[in-house]
Amino acid sequence: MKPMIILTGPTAAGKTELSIGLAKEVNAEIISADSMQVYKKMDIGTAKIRLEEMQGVKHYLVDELDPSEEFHVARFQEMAKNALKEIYAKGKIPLVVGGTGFYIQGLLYDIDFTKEDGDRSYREFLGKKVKEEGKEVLHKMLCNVDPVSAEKIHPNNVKRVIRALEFYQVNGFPISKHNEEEAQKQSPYNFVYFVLNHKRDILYDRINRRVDLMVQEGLIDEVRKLKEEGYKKSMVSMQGIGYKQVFEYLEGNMSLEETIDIIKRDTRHFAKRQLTWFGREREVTMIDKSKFQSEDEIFKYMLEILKEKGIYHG
RNA sequence: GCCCAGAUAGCUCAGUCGGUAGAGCAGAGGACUGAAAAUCCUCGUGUCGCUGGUUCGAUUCCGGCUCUGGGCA
Repeated sequence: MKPMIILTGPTAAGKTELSIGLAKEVNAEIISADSMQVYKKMDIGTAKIRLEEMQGVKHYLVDELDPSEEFHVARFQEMAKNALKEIYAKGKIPLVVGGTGFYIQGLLYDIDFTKEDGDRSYREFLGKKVKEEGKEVLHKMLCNVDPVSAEKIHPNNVKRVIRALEFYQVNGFPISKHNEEEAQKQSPYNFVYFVLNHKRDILYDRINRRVDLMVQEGLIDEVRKLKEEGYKKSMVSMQGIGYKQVFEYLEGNMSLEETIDIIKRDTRHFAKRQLTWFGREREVTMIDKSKFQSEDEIFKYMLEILKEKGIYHG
């Protein structure tokens, strides 16, 4: 089995700082598993690593797309797999770094994202239907074609209901069946899945301070520029935390102070959701930073685990 | 100094025609398999400022006190 190292955790946990040292030590190249850092022109708000911070370690999936483009798991998986090929060809180890748990799962377990032609008309049709007839109608439609999903998905979760209906429409069988099969999969990689974490109050404090720093570094201007260049707040890229709130500010709907507070709050909520995700992922190695004396100790601990797995032979 | 309005959950406030109270936000927990930094679900007992009085019973009515706004001097 090919080796793979994953380094993840909630936002502001300190993944990026650790990643470079680790990559150098084990001779790895980094694949970013981050739904926002793929976008060009979005640097400050995504806390993207700077070129000089990379210290020569090659990064994949950073700065690859224009903010007007759509990005999603299937595309991530495709791009990441290409990166994997390149890395293995060089005899190096892939280090997957980033906070988008869903993407990591898709790559790690090689979930099958069946090829869909990208035709959005049915999705749009359903979107119109909810507006006109209400969410219950959609949910009832789902009950008819895929009662198992209908049972699992709350009627208010319109996005999910739509996706389930869309899946049935293009593939001809229920998404619940697909999910059930994919959930059984074993990873084809010899991997270690590190989840970096802090005590809750420390993490929240780091988040708050980081948002202040982003504003100091020019987050508002970054978003203003994007807005002036014609990027719309409806785009996937502009759904990113920081971006959507500053859009509201620039349109005069919020004061600056309020905007900053909301960004902090939404980031905290996000971190919590990430933690829930990683908490139920199987086969993870939790690293609670408060249990270590120093970064150096964390580093040693990680290397030890990698040795046990036969990924690192230092 | 006087007049008025407040004082209720961590915050903003609602409410109880007298039978010990509830929303939003914060916070906590959870779901998630082609929007995932997205989307969605669940969770609310707190000396109702303090102190006397009326009452079977007061957070609710009355008096005093303290504090916070605002106004008049």
